[in-house]
Amino acid sequence: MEENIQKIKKFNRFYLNVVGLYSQYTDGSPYSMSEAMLLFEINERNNATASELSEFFDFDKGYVSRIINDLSDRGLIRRVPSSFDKRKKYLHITELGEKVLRDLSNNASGNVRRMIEEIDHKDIDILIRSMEEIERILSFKKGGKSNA
Amino acid sequence: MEENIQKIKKFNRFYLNVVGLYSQYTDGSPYSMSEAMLLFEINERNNATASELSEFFDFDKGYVSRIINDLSDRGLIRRVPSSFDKRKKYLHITELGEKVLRDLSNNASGNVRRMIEEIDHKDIDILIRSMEEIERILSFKKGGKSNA
DNA sequence: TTATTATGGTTGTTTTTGTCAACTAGTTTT
DNA sequence: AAAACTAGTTGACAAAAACAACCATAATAA
Repeated sequence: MEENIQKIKKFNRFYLNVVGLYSQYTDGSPYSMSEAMLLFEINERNNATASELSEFFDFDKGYVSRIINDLSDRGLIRRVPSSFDKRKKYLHITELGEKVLRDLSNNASGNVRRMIEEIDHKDIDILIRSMEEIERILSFKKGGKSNA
Repeated sequence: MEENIQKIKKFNRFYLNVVGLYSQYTDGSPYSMSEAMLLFEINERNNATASELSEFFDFDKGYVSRIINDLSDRGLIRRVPSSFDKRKKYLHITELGEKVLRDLSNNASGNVRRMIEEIDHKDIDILIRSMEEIERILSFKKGGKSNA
């Protein structure tokens, strides 16, 4: 068991380093990781609210408020006040926001493509299957998050 | 191929979220991610220098200099001037540094342990094997980094 | 009903993290 | 020995993020 834990930690470090996970979407873009994460999640949900997102990402609500404000200023999202609860503002992505998200997504795709371009088909199949197995096995944790 | 890229991206997001990769070592500790990374690598190498580490992690050398200074002030590392090249200072971990590193490592182990504690043996085997496959397939990238 | 407490969000302030540029001292190249 | 380069430090600053006080609204309890 202890040996397995060491192996998993080794994998984690390996993956963090090799894949450059954290910057996969935002490297070379004018958006920060947090902005991209929020934008992504606003698009993912319907009628997201600031406090939901704050809780989901475990970000300070003031910080989230400012980022949302910024995204709104840049025209990537809209804030729609709820008529039931006048404290709430529902967040929606705009067309421009969708475009930005597409660009970020394409950037990430390029990175992944470069990562695997020299690998032969057989190993790519194994790679994908292995990832799917890991997802399956670990997916009881947290509410699976999304797609893009 | 495009489908595989999407699957890999999905896995990346999944893994980032579920495993909490970036904070695996440092959550709940008084050390920042960068400090932990440098400390880890100083321990890993023999006679590391600031500029090596700066290049390795692609961190600003001023930034590295300050962190190293800080680690040194806290007694986690020592700086030993080279007698051959008087510009250089070799970095060595101290006993206290080793202890801190052990604590960080134990913290990460705890996180991993909690992550897998409810999984049955058969799936853990598959999990480990899948990780090893991924490492094998992707390890032509960058010079494999380490162990802890 | 009204007083109390909790929630959603904003804003001012500060801390932490990281970048950029200038600089010193030492080393290598020409 | 002059010019160019390298290792490391430092000051100034920008970006990312946390902390705390606050306002308006809403839910709960008296």
